[in-house]
Amino acid sequence: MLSNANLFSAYKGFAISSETNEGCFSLLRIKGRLIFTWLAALSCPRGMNGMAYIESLLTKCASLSHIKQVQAHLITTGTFQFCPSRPKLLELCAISRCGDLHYAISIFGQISNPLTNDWNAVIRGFAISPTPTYAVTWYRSMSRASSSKLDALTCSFALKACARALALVEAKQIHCQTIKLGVYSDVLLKTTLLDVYAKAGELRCAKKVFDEMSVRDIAMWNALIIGLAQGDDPHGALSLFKRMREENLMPNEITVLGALSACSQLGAVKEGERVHRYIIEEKLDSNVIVCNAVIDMFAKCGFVDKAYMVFEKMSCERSVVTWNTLIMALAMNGNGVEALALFEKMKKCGVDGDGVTYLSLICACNHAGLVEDGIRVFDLMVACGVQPSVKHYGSVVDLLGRAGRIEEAYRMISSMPVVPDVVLWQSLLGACKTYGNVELAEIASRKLVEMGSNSCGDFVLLSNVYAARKRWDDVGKVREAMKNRDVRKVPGFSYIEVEGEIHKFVNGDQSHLKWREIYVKLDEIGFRVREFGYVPETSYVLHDIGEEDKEKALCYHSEKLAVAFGLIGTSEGTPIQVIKNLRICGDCHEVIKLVSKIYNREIIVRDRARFHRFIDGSCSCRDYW
DNA sequence: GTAGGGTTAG
Repeated sequence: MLSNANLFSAYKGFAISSETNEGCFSLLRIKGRLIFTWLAALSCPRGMNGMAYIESLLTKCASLSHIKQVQAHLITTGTFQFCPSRPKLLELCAISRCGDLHYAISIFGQISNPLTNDWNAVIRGFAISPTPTYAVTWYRSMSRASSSKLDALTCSFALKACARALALVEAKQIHCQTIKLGVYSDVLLKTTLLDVYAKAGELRCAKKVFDEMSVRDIAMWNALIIGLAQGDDPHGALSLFKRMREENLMPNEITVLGALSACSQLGAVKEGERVHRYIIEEKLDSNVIVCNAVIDMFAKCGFVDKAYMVFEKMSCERSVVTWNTLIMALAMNGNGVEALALFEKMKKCGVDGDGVTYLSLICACNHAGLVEDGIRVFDLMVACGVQPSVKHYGSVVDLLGRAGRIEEAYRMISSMPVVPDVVLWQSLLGACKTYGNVELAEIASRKLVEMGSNSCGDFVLLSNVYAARKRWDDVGKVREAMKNRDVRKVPGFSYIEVEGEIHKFVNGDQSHLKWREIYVKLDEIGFRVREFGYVPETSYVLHDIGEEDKEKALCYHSEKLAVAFGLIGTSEGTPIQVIKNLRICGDCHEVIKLVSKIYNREIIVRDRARFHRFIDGSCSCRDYW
């Protein structure tokens, strides 16, 4: 039995006594409850050094039960409080797959004087957990506890947590503390710091950390290249990639992922092919992640056939992501039937679909107008035990809404077990606009306002619903609400690659060297499309301005500017490819259809969701998007 | 007493 003293110490949160050589009782605090458990201990073979024994055990732990046995061993041998391997045990429990962070915390609670590394283990555990903000909480508690000193690793793990939680303010505080603590010169720590700044959108700070380094290793370059690529500066990522090559540094598989991601965003296929050649030369294509990124790059640049070729020729084993990437590529091109066929092939190859597979498939059905197939895919997903997320429900709502089955879509929202997000309500609102359903449009708009959506488009859709019913008073009210609410519009822009160089246009752009020439071309386009019966659809204009001005605002949308420049800058008969950051505007869609006919050009526009391929006056999306 | 930790596709 346990002595009173032992019980007393147990209640104070400490580990308690050794009873036998096989194990011990321990009072643990798990999820806030005190639990009295028996821990079976291991015993050290005769003649073996105790420390070495523990170290070797730790490398063999493959389950929580193993970890508990080592813990029991430490307790029964009376070394728990002082054993130098304890932090390693704690770390194993906090971060490894077989561990359990909650249990690690209960172990931590039994330590009378936690060392730096004990704290670090828990902070690191939280940093990679689904709740990284707790790492910062623990970091603060550790700063207050005077017993142990923060070191470079403490800061590193806390910064990692900030990177995952996008906690910029906290990251800046920790940045200051690294300087005070004298650990700021640490390269690994700086890499994480750079990563936090880049992920939190502070690209200038990220570059500053990079620039002030006298010696940089590959991870440092990678962190910035990826940061720029995933931030708002794919151009910067590519030029840094080039600079790296100029400095005779060898990009590795992680570097090329950043470069490929930048190419995908810009639609810079020439650059993407250069990266691809490098990958082959350096045999980086034995890495499945790299192959997936190459497939994605070709697909996003509009070359599904090239993506397919890479897929076919892969020397390494395909993962579920490989299949998903290609299914998504087909979805973006409106090839719903092919996407479904590829899914069948995937199943034949023995690869199970995951949440992303089904999302891509529903998206493929949506873009191709395959309503029944989409619903079938959703049911199949549920039958296969893949949990639908709000995105899956959102896609089905979109699918039903576009097909005019709005009541059905609304029933789905009412009965689904997840909380609808902004995108979902926006899809419903969009459908209400198309099919003139005022009642549900009002419900969706109210939800969007409640959720704090300040998107200009939401207000415009509602106003269009009222306008279609000639409810001018309500139109006025929406306009008024827009003014009062400081609604923001994400600025639209378009890219076009001409002679291997990327040109960027924003709405009404006059910054391009040839802008006058472009505007003359646009006037010519405007004149010629009218001959083909085009009438501007001014409801797409979001500003409260006169009709004539509205027409002008439409004329100079970024995608029109890019197409006009494409007509000027590329030779007759060659396709024109444009990439837009938002969905293509309905008026631009009409105009570009006519341009493809009048100028006899194939025009490909990739918008945020899909490709539009305009040939001879019609679009591959069949006006369904 | 020392090392540990950083950058990764759909």
